[in-house]
Amino acid sequence: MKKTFGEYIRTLRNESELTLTQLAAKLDLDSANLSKIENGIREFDDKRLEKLADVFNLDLEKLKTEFYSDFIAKKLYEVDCDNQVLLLAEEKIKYLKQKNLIQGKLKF
Amino acid sequence: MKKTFGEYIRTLRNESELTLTQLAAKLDLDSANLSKIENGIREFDDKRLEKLADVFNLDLEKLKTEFYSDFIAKKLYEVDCDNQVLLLAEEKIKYLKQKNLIQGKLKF
DNA sequence: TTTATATTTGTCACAAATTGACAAGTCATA
DNA sequence: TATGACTTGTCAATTTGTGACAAATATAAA
Repeated sequence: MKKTFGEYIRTLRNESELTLTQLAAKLDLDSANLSKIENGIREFDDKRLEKLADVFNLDLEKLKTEFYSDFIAKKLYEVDCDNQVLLLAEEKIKYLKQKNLIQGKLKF
Repeated sequence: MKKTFGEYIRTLRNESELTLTQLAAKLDLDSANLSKIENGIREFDDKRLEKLADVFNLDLEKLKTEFYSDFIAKKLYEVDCDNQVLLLAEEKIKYLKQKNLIQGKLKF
């Protein structure tokens, strides 16, 4: 999805013809803060991902993908890094998984 | 580099035959905390990346790549997401850059 | 073993960042 | 101009991260 996560929520909300207040209530959130989330001023809290999936009947895994890719994109945009970082990250994830297989739970 | 950032620092430090106390001093850091960083218990603070590059004569851009890829890998490992997320992130970075060209500075 | 040095671990007050909440503002339209 | 929808500003409260230091544990040489 070529959108920020906030824009994505706004799209979903508009498609469902909900007002900020209505959706905010479903997500147990202040409507003013939801407005900021949609506009990229505040972050959506990942502890509400499940609720969000419920409200719009979305697959939670896909929603997580949408959410965390957004998180990463913002971070890398902010620190002005990209391609190489993503490739390396992929390798490091493998490394962490393998390490975890060997050692059990990691410290972080 | 197939290592965590902490492990990478430890390698650099050992190669230079510095003690935790010595390196910590150069980085203006408590040696106990540096120990935790090397062991992945605490995070290295990105505001010290430049200092770290100086101490070991490293290219700052490469160091940033090392650092942020680690950051991403840990995050995705923690939330148990990967491949798809990285691909999407790449697209989103492009989207953010293009959006910024059009609109000027973003809000985050 | 004792001593010295290096490293690790635990803790905690403080600082920084994030969030929830609410007031007050703008905007659009009937 | 009244109403509902949305945006913006602010701030106390919470959460999270950091610096600092004490204490425990290794490691190795005398």
